[in-house]
Amino acid sequence: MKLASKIESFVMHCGEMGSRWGFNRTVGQMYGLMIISENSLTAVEIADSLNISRGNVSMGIKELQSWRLINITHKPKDRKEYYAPAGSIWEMAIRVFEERRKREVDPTLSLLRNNLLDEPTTTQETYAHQQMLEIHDLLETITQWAGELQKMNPDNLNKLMKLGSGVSKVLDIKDKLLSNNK
Amino acid sequence: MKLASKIESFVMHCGEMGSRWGFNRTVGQMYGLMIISENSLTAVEIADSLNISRGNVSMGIKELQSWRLINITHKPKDRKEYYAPAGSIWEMAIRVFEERRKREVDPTLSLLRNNLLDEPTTTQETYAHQQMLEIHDLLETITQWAGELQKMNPDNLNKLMKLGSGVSKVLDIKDKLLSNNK
DNA sequence: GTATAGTTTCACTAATTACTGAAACTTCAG
DNA sequence: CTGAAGTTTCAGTAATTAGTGAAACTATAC
Repeated sequence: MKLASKIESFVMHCGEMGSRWGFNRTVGQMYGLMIISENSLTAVEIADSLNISRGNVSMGIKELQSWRLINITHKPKDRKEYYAPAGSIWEMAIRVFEERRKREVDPTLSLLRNNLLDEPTTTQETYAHQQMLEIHDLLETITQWAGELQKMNPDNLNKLMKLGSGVSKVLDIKDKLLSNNK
Repeated sequence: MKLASKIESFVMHCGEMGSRWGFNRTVGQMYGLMIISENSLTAVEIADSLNISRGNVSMGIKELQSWRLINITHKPKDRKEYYAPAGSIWEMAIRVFEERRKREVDPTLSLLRNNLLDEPTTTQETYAHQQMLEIHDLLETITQWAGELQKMNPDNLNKLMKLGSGVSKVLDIKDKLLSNNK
């Protein structure tokens, strides 16, 4: 099926951005296509729409599954698999965010933890140790914070975001309340 | 100068993660090296420590500058440039975050804005339009929110992060206060 | 000026990553 | 059990991206 130009431009854009978002071009296109398609798609439909090989689609599906970004369904009397994005736009964003954190932050955190086990011996090492510790603590704070954000429901999250710079004020209020309760 | 093994492992790790963080291997290594080095480094020192070509260092420096991640200084009676990370670890993280947002979100936002100008004509387009609108709104909220976070000082930001799940409670408090003031 | 100490550029090559398509595998209906 | 309809794997190739090093350029001290 031929794609309307607005739709096509969106899909192609997802492809170009794909690598920045953490996957490759065709995986980006595949996901973009699923997002703007109202109905679930089969592997063959995806391959045809994007002019890519059947094998490539299979690999892409696997990749998207590893990101927990798609749902697979079946139709009665039909052996084909049907693919569609998992969850709402909000949920997608949260998942991409979460998966990227796992891939981009966790390995570094574990390397740092490991490197920090030994005490430094030289001056050079002392400085390096200190820097690694600082990065470690920052990444840990971010990880925890990301975990908390995920537990929040989209509504509250949205409220928090819309609050914007008001957050500082709210923090002050909280401080005051706590000191009153002492 | 030979690098101590902990330091070397950190630098090499930064290289491997480099591509995930948005730059390439050598740029990652260069930045890692600057972070764990107490003193500013010259281009030649960087090239020697990492066993890469002088030209490559020059390109890497340019790249890191475009991310606003390094400072260049000079020493009296010395024509060489000395490179060091710009700002604290916190500031680095904020800059990486900010620059990535520019590279990963802004182009999509402008494409979506453009695609949303025309009204959809077919059913297929109507659905696509709706989805694009939803993504657009989400990305805009995130962009604004990121902007606000950046304006906060590291202290408050840290307080907010440490607050974790307490955020929900604070939001509730805020709601109550606002309704009382009505 | 010009010799020198440095930086930048860029055509070329190396390394990595993505894609194809045919063959192997799986599953299920009859 | 067989074969049709589907999915997955993987060796080979194509495309992309990264890195080199020599030449061009720039700035400064003398």
